[in-house]
Amino acid sequence: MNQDGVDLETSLGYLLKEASSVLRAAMEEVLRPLGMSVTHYSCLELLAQRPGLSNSELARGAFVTRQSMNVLLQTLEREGYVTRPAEAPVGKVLPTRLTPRGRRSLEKATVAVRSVEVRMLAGLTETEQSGAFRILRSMIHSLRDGNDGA
Amino acid sequence: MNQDGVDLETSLGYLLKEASSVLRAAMEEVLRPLGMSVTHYSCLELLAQRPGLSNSELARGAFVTRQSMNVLLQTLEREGYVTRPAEAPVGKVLPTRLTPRGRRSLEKATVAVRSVEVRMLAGLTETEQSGAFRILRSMIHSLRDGNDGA
DNA sequence: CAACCTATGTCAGAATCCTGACATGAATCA
DNA sequence: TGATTCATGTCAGGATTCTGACATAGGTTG
Repeated sequence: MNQDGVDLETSLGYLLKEASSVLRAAMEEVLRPLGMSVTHYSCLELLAQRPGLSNSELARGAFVTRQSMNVLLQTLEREGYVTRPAEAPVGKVLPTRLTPRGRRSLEKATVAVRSVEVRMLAGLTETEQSGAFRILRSMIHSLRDGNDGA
Repeated sequence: MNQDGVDLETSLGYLLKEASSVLRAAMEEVLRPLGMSVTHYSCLELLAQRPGLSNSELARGAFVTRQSMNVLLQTLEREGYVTRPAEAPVGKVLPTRLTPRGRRSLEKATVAVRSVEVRMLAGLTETEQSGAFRILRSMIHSLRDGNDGA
């Protein structure tokens, strides 16, 4: 049961993974009563903020493959949360939009998720939060830069 | 191809997920030539720093279930990277240890992973890094506190 | 204009991981 | 001491996700 003293805890990468893991668990916990998974919620949130997103764009935004997002979209469409045109208005892209039902479902989820984020940020000053924001963006940028160009 | 302007990017939770996702992808990229997955590497690194860890403890440290860690350990044991006693010296816990081969394998992986972490931290001052460390620990603590007690 | 390259949506298969459940050993407590 | 509670290792099953592959549409370049 020794959990202290692990030198891995001096690694920012490990800490990042741990934070992300805990955040995901917390989100799943509050989303489960609503019958929603994290990817499910992410998809709806993305569509609310950027209506007409394609399957591939949604996949990138939710950090899953387009194949996984596709099966999710088919379920969401079948259950009436989103709509996709039967035929692509241009090219092969099928722009997806929230239905009123999807919007209602998202509202409750947003409240739940926001409460988790508030809890996560408790104890941090505004300055610290903006600092964290800037640092995370820097990490993402630095990692992406040398991703395939190395 | 619009990727800017997403309001989700003002969310620290989303940014945390994005950073973790990019970090994982970067680690997988450098680990793949070594025939190693991230969980695989995490397991070895944990064992190097805390020899004798049990399957359940390794699972918690690598953020997977003990069932998943168990199948990984069976593979690692079969391939000679780790050793577990045939019988538990005390209770049911089987303390796991790295073999010389496992240690050698880990060394190369550690170099690769460390290069990713260095790249991630490029452009951040020492002060910013320790700030990020403190902020992430605060987030984890805040989320864990109200995890099941709410 | 034609060939090439990229991106998208989709299908099929495999791999991975998790949920549920069981028996066993240790610790706690009456 | 005996019962209870908790944690561990393990097995079986199912669900989710990913990898690989294909055809098609659009833009690019010669």
